[in-house]
Amino acid sequence: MSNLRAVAPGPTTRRIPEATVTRLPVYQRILEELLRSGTTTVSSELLASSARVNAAKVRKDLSLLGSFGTRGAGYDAAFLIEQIDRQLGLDREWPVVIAGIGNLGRALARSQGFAARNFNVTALLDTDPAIIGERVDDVVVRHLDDLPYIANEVPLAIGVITTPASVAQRVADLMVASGVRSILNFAPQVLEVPPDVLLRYVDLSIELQVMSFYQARRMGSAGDDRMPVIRSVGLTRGASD
Amino acid sequence: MSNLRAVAPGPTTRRIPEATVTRLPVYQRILEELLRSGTTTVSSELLASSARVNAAKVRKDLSLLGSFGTRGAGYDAAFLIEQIDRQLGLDREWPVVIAGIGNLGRALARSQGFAARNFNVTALLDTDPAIIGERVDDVVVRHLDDLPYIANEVPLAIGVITTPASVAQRVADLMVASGVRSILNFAPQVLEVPPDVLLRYVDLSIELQVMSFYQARRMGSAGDDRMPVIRSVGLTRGASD
DNA sequence: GTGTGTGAACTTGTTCACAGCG
DNA sequence: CGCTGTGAACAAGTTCACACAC
Repeated sequence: MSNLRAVAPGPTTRRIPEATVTRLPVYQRILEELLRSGTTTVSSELLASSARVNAAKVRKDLSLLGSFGTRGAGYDAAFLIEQIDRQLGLDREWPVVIAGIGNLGRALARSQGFAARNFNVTALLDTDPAIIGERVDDVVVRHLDDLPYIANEVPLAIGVITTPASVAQRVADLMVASGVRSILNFAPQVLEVPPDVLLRYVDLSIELQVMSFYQARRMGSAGDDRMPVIRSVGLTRGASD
Repeated sequence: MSNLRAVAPGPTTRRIPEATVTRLPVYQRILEELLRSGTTTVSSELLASSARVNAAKVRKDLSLLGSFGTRGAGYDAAFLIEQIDRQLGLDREWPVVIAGIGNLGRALARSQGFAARNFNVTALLDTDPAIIGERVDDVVVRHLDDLPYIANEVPLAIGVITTPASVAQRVADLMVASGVRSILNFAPQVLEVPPDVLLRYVDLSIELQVMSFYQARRMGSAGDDRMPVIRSVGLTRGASD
């Protein structure tokens, strides 16, 4: 409270709240589906019901981009898509490197809709000699240790880790050393990276745990068959590749 | 203050805030890693630095489970894991069905650490005759249309959709009709389900978009600001809005 | 001393309700 | 009219700071 918060948010860049940022891509997707079905104009009400949120929230979110709606009519879908793209920084290319070309890494590398959003899968890495050299959608799999050299040619922005947990930290270290500033980690492994590196976990197990909580809560009061099965801690911590 | 906190991890349903729920599995994972490395007691400070959050937040979160820490010492890791398991509803079995046995579905079905958390992959579904009948880790792939019959035998709790976008809605409808109350959707498709069904999207493209935003913002203003770390991936939540 | 547990202050996010524009 | 945009009220979540238990 003694601290004065000196710097005013500049009039130049609007500050988009974090919560809004996570919703923008969702609106994006809905808008694209609407466009494909021939709809060109959309109301906050419709967007809201598709996104399963409150209509006021949609309007607040979109108003942060600027006043792009038309009162009485709604928003122009195509125009909105452009604006969101710009805000999310999707009007430039983002070179992506994927480490760990197992089932999951392969699925992601092949996944369409990456290129559609300016994410270029530029490098695929593994350590298995049987996999190195293989082509996945025109990108050749190279050895993990080549990362520094690759990073020298292309400034890699985002790293995706789909390796077994046991090597995930080493991969993360290499990525950080090669200039990667954002890491998406699919390995079931807690990673340590410098504080200025953006780190996100995508962990299906965590997703399921959160879901089970809500479902348990919903069933909660009715049936009180609480099983006292307390599992011990010898977990298989397997590499879901 | 005068409030004596007696024993009572009461049958009274403690209401755990949503934000806390999403962090509990993260603590869980860290605790398990600590245990394996031989640590039995952990401070909120250490947990916090691994989870990249504030120590006060860790203490608040954990205190919601009950007063399980020891002042001056910290928390007992093994005991804490048990408590979190119980709170998350992981002390019972959760039958999971996966629809769409392509690269991703296969990777998920094989993923260890599901069973480790009481998530049983009970059914695998597809529509491709070439895939039906195949075994993936001892579970036979069956036809999508068999879902109602399977659900009759086992009350499926969680459905995972890893199909192409074009059939995702149909799969979701079938799952809902078969009693599935939580759906995890990997297909790049906006789904409509009844409001009481918990729906979460896991969408790498959305993840990357959010990352690109923060990275773009960082590059934009050469400044101080701390980067928010976003951990879990849920985008939309059903029920209780 | 050390580190938890927690009221209280503060920040962020959500919803309401309505003015105002097309 | 209908629907956006937004201040103001409200709710949720976070951080601080310190009493207190070990």
